[in-house]
Amino acid sequence: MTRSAPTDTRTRLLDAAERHFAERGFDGASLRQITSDARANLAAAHYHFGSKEDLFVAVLARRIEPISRERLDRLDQVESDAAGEPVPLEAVLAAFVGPPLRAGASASGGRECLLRLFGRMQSEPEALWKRIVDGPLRETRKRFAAALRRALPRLTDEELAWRMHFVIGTMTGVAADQHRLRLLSNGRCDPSDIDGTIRQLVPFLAGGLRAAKAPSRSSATAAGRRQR
Amino acid sequence: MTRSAPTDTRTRLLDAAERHFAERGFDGASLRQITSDARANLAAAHYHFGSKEDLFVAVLARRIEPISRERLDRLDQVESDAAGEPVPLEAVLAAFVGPPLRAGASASGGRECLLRLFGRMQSEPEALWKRIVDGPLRETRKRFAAALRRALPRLTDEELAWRMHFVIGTMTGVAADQHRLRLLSNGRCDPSDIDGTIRQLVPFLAGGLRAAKAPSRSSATAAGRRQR
DNA sequence: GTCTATAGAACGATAGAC
DNA sequence: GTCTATCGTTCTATAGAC
Repeated sequence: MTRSAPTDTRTRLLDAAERHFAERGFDGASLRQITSDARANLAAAHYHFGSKEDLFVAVLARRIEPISRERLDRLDQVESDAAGEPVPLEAVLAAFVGPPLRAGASASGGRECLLRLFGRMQSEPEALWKRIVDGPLRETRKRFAAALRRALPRLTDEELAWRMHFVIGTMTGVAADQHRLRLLSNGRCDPSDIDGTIRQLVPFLAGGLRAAKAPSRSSATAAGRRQR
Repeated sequence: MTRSAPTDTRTRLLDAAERHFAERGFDGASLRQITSDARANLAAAHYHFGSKEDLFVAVLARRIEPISRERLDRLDQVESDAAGEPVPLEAVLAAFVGPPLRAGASASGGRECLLRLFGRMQSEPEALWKRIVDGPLRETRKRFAAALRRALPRLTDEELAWRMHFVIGTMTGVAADQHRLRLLSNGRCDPSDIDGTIRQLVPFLAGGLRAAKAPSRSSATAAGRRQR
């Protein structure tokens, strides 16, 4: 809150914790490494945050708040642009995936550090996960669920829930991974090219969301030749 | 390898390690909890596997080998069924995602334990990740990349690499998460219903893979109204 | 092949001086 | 607000008896 010349201890602790939690996860990171990296010590971390778990939540809350604001602002924009009814699905998706991907790529850690942390969240213990998802992410989740509901009127509620699950899974799965794309493309695609990621990701997600419905019966394995 | 009456120590250690690594990750799980859960002790784990890291790799290798065989068998089947040229994309995808999802759901831990472990892999330290992906998963990756290349002749190599990245990210992201689908559907969708997951996932992935190409220039954010 | 016992290091947390 | 020092616990790994 207060403005100190270069960076205050609290901020240095958050920055260092972000790097270590991203690289090694909640259990893999240690307060000793974090505090020494922040040019501070164990006692400082406990003074400012109380516990390792509270530090973790603080790290995420600091990043998620501006991202949520940007996501909602862009959704407002998209919805008011389309004063007529049909809100373009691609624009909703870009408002959803763009802010976290961009923020993740440009944060303090330098490169793709925060992105890894976002990708890790879904594997962290349920206690941590719930504090984030039911807290800072709650409104964003509800607003975008409603927007997708309007953009995809033909899907049942169950189908839409499955597909939102897939959309979030794709985004976080992509955020979590730093090696796979390079491996799959023999080094020709660059995962740190965020604009490229968004330009490829949005049409993929839109295509998946708009896909023909799942067959209600066809043994699921021999789904066979349909469309195109 | 040897057949002992109920289960030998080595197998009990693998089973217990699978549960703990899935639930808490590599760093979060401890050999003490694992060995006591397996009715054994620290020394037994080191005798059979050498180190915690080797135990982790052994846990994954045990599961991945039969899954890889099943994936490749089903891909062979699909390709020979389609003696004519166009192999149905949905069938290739079902051969890719079905075996790990089914195996993950029916393994020792009872429920979705192994699935969580698969989902975690992409966040584990690179040293662990590489030992799996460059080892037991190598041939599977190459064979399916070739199959998708043939099924989607209109995509450039770069676009295909991006989209395979998204497909794997979606699958592992979905595997990693146990809470999100229930939250998004207010409890109406069941993530442990594997047939349902596959029936929903395959059309989503096919729709994404077949989507219109990404716009090469349009500010990426205002992708605007196109198609449908 | 399985055990007990323990070495040796790292962990989160806290007390108390400044 | 930041530090040093330390408590009490837990960790992986290993030595050596059986």
